[in-house]
Amino acid sequence: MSEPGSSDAYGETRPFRVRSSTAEWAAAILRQRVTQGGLLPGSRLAEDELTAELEVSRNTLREAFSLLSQERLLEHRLNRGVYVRVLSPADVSDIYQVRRMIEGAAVRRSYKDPISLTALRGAVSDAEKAAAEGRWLDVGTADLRFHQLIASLNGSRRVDAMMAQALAELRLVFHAMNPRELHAPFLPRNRELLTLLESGRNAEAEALLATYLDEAERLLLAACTP
Amino acid sequence: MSEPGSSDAYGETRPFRVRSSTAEWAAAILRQRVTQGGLLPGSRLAEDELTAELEVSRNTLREAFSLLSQERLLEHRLNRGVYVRVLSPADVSDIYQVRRMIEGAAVRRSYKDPISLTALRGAVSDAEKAAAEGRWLDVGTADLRFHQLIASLNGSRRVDAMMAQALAELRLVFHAMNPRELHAPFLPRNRELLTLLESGRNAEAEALLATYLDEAERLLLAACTP
DNA sequence: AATGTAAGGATTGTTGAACGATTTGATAAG
DNA sequence: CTTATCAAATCGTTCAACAATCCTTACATT
Repeated sequence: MSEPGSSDAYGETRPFRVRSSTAEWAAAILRQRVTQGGLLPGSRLAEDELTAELEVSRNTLREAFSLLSQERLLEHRLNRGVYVRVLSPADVSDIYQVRRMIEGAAVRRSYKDPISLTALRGAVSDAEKAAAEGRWLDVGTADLRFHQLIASLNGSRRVDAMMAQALAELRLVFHAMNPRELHAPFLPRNRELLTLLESGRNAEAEALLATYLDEAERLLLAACTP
Repeated sequence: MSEPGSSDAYGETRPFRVRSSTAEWAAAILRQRVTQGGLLPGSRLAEDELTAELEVSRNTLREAFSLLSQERLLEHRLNRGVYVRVLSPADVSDIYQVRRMIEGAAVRRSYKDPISLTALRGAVSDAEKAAAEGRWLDVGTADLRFHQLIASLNGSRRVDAMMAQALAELRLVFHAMNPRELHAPFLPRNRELLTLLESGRNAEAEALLATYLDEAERLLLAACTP
C-alpha cells in the first residue's frame, strides 16, 4: 500500500492529496494538450469554448489558466486572453542554459548510485528499443525520461521540478520538428554518457554533455527561427 | 524612458504590463507580509478575513493564493484552507542544494564582466556599511541582493527566477532568527568572494562558496530544528 | 478515562449570473 | 492611407448561492 502523505526518497512529507481540485483537473487536461501538441503555440484559449467543453465554471477555468501560466506553458495577456506560449529563440537558449547548469552539476556530482544507474539504463534501453522499432515518439519520451533522471542525480526535489518544467517548455518546440531527426542524433550519446557515468568518469561525461547540449540547442534554434 | 514591453539585457521581450490584475496586487501584499515576517509560518489565511481586509472578492483572493502557493510561500490544503508554508529541515537542505548548484555554476563561469562586478561591489559595500551602522535588516537585504547577483552570472532569466524563489523561501526561516547572527558571519566572506571573482580565481571562489553555503545551511538547520 | 460516533456549525469548493472595463474589428471620415 | 468612431466580443471582477468537506462539540460505548 502506497500511503499518500507519507515520506519519500527525499525525506520530505507530501501534503495529503488523494483527489485534486477541479481546477487542477482542468489544468491537467490542458497541460496534456499543450505538451502533446494538441494545442499549438500561439493558439488562443477562449474561456467560453473551454468552459463549455470541460464543463467547469469560468472561475475554475481561470484558476487552471493561472496554474499553467506559472508553468510557462500558457501566456496570459491582460484583457486579451490566454495563449499557448510561443518560445522565442532567446527562450530556447535560456532553457538550454538551465539544462547546462542542472545536468552539468548532476553529472559532476554523480557517484555511481546503483538505483540511479539502473533507472538510467532502463531509459536508454527503452529509447534504443523504440528507435529500432521506429517508434520515434516513444524514443522522445524515453529520451526526456533519461535527462530527467540525470537531473535527479542532484538529489533535490526542487531541481527535479525545475528540470521537469524546462523539459515541458521544450516540448512546445518539439512539436514543430520531426521526432526522428530530433532524437536520433542523440541516442548513441545517451548510451555513451551512461557508460561514462557507470565507470565514474565524470569529467568526461561533463564534457560530452556540454557538446551534446550545445548541438541540441543549435538544432532547436534552427527549427524555431524560420 | 523605459518602455514596458521592450527588450532587455536578456534579449527577451516582456509582455506589456503597465497595470497588473487585482489578483497580482493582492498577491503582492500577501507576499510582502510573508517574506517580511508579518505573517509567520503556520499561520492560517482565512478567506473571510482577507476578503474583508483587502476588499477583493473571494475568487480574486483565491487566485492570489494560487499564485503564492506555486511560489511555495503558501501551502494549500484541500478543503482546509491556506497556510503560510512551514519549512522542514529537509526543505532547508533542498534549498541549499539548489543554491549550491546555481551559485556554484555561476561562479565557475564567471568572466570578470565589469557590469556584474560593479553591481556586486555595490551590494557588498551596502552590506558592510549597514553592518557598521548596526542596521542588520539592511545587511540582510544587501546580502540577499549579493547572492541574487551571483546567480545572475549564469546569464539566464529563468535561473534568476529560480534563485529569487529559493531566497524567498529562505526568508520564511530567516524570521525565526536574529538577523545579526544570521548575516554577520558571512559578510567578510562576501567581500572575499568578490575579490576572488575580480581577479578571475574562479576555482578558489567556488571552494569558498561551497564552505560558505555548507555553514549557512548548518546555521539554518540548527534554527529550524528545535 | 479513553475511544468511538453523531449532529451541527463553519469554512472551503464550485457554480452561474451580472456588470464595468478593455480590446477588437468594421466602418466612416479626413 | 491614416485616423477616428462606435458596436460587439471578450476579459476582469464581484456577488450570492449551494454543495462538499472539515472541525467541534456533545454524547454514547467500552
